[in-house]
Amino acid sequence: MRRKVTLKQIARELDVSISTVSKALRHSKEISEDTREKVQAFAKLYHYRPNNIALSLKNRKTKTIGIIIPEIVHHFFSKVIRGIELVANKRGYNVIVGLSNEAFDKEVINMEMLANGSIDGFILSISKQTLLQQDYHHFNETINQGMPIVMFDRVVNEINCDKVIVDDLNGSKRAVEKLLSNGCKNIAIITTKDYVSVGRLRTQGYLEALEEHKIYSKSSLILKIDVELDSEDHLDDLEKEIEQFFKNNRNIDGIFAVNELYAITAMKVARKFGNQIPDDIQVIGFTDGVLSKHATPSLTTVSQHAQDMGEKAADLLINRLELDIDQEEGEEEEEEHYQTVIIETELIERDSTKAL
Amino acid sequence: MRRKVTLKQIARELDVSISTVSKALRHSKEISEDTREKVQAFAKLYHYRPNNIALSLKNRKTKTIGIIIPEIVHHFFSKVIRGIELVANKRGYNVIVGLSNEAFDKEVINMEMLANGSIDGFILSISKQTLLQQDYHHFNETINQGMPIVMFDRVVNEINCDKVIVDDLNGSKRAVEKLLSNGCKNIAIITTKDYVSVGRLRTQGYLEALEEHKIYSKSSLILKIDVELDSEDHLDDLEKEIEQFFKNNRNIDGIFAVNELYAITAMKVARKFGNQIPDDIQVIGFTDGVLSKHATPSLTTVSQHAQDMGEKAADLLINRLELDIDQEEGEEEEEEHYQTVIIETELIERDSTKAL
DNA sequence: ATTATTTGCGCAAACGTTTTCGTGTTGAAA
DNA sequence: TTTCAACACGAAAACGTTTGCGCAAATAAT
Repeated sequence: MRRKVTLKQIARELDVSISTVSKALRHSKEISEDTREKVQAFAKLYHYRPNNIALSLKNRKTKTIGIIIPEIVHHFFSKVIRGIELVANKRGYNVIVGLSNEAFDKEVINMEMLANGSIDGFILSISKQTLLQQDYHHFNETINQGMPIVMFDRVVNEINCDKVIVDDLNGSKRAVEKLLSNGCKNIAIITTKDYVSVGRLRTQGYLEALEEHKIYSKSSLILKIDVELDSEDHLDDLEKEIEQFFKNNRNIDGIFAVNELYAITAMKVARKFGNQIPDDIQVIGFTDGVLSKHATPSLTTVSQHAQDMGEKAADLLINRLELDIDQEEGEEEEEEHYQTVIIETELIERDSTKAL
Repeated sequence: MRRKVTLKQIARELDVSISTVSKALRHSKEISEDTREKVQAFAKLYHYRPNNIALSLKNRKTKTIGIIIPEIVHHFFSKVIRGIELVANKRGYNVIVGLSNEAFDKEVINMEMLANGSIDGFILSISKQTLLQQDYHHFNETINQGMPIVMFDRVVNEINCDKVIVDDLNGSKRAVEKLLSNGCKNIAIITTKDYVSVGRLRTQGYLEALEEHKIYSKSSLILKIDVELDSEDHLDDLEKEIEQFFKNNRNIDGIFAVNELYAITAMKVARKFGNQIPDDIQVIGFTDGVLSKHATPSLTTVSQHAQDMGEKAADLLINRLELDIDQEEGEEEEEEHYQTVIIETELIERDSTKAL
């Protein structure tokens, strides 16, 4: 087990100084061709690779991006990570992942753990608990320390940073419009409570679509699920709640659900009540995951282009990081110019809606 | 934007030496209570946190684990990551993720990128291309440099390191036995080509189960899918191949598929051919993902306890890392004692098999 | 009053780099 | 021969820590 070779060791072996070795390896003209070749040959022989940590310390940047997400066992988030990793890698960055498990404390701890020099910037999506408590001090502190943040999907206006969001409102609106133009008269929505920003926006899209078609929305057709029931452990409760909803609204002929799980469960319940999909009830979900594609019937859904979001977020972050380099210490950092990128959604039609 | 405060700055402000500050913060008895309190108060006020990179350089360890997996948009792998992250975090480690995309080159590059000091050890699952080429030099080189590796799921005998695998053989065997005891007479298997070790093992389990029940296996009932078709882009091809398989074998009454996708697709095709599940054909899959749970009918499946695998792998790695610390440079590292942990599978019965 | 001991703190090295600035040697120009 | 530039290399600082050791001052023991 030969340990990793360092400049110092090469220097000692070749009886030159450390600086000579360093320069020789970086092809400095300062060093004679003779020495250069000697050093490079030796380095290659012993597989010399500069120590990343030492470089990070010296350069005061790690070439590493920190990702904080609520959950990784989740099609959407893992796709975002894939997008981030893709461009990060392409641009010479690594990716370090922290999971908040939707909990405020873990979010804070994870960020503190990484903010102490381990990374150059964050890409994150806010945990539900944080959104509920509306305590965003950790984001501000991080930004104040000069560490850029890019938020995606679950963002919050209070924080000044780059953001990548999906066009929840219009995505939902178009989905509901699709149901309307497919002939639905009583469209229900299954959504989250309002403090989940994406849920609120999607609900709003639903309402706007109805309004523009001069249809009065009925509160009885709006089911707001407590996010506690989202986890796979509470599938039964979720199902029961939706069942109750169906019992109270026997005339539903269209359902818009703000995520796959709600949509799938709704289809299941609808069938249990003897409805045919899409003949009796048409269903559209949000988030184009594995479930939508493989459900029976396959689910018409609003695709969020999760991977694109990740790629865009990574580009935004890295751009800012490398921009900071150029105008390093321009002090008056020319009025921060943060942007919010909106990723357009796409309605993917499958078998849970009628093909007209 | 106040930048991160360092020991040096505190020292300057308080007009003491850097070492005094460091010692004061670590509650050294060497420093007077007076100074200690002063320093600590100041440090707290300015939110001093030791720089991780500097610590890593000094201690020659990063408290970071590198994960290399073929794919992250995948229920199994993301669950493993969740397990790793869970215990890593609990034990004070971070987790840095690299994706190989099933490609040999990306696997190598990713590992080299991380092996230069960024991490203390690897947890990885081998890419399909690497398995195909059987080129494992990068693993050996890493290990030779003193960086421990823990492999999970897709492992290989040629490499000497800790491993965590699922009991593929027995898991499959019991699944097939379940089909047999449920009355199936013509059980087909849909599996991968043999170079994917897990596919090979699961096929072997299938064969052993039949053999023990004195049933001759028929090669016509064994469908080995080319992994190229695994990706979501080739769903149609996969479906067609399975359709052809069905056409050639009209008497199938039981299917064992080595993953969810194959199982789901098989069910779809079976229905297309007019079969009822589980009445005409019973199906069992492998890997307990979202699809199995939410499919119609829900899929009986062999659960691999992915999260447990991740947790176990992380524990193995960290144990080895911290063990190295104690006997640091014991030189003759007392004949390496690597273990292979087998995670037992569990048959989760749902609606794609008959409840007797 | 002298010596011994404790107390409180700073120096310097080390981790592995990169880079600026010297400096001694060589060869050519004066 | 003297002067000067070019050449080839080394010393040292810096990034931010931790820690063994030395040293002075203050206290205690003789």
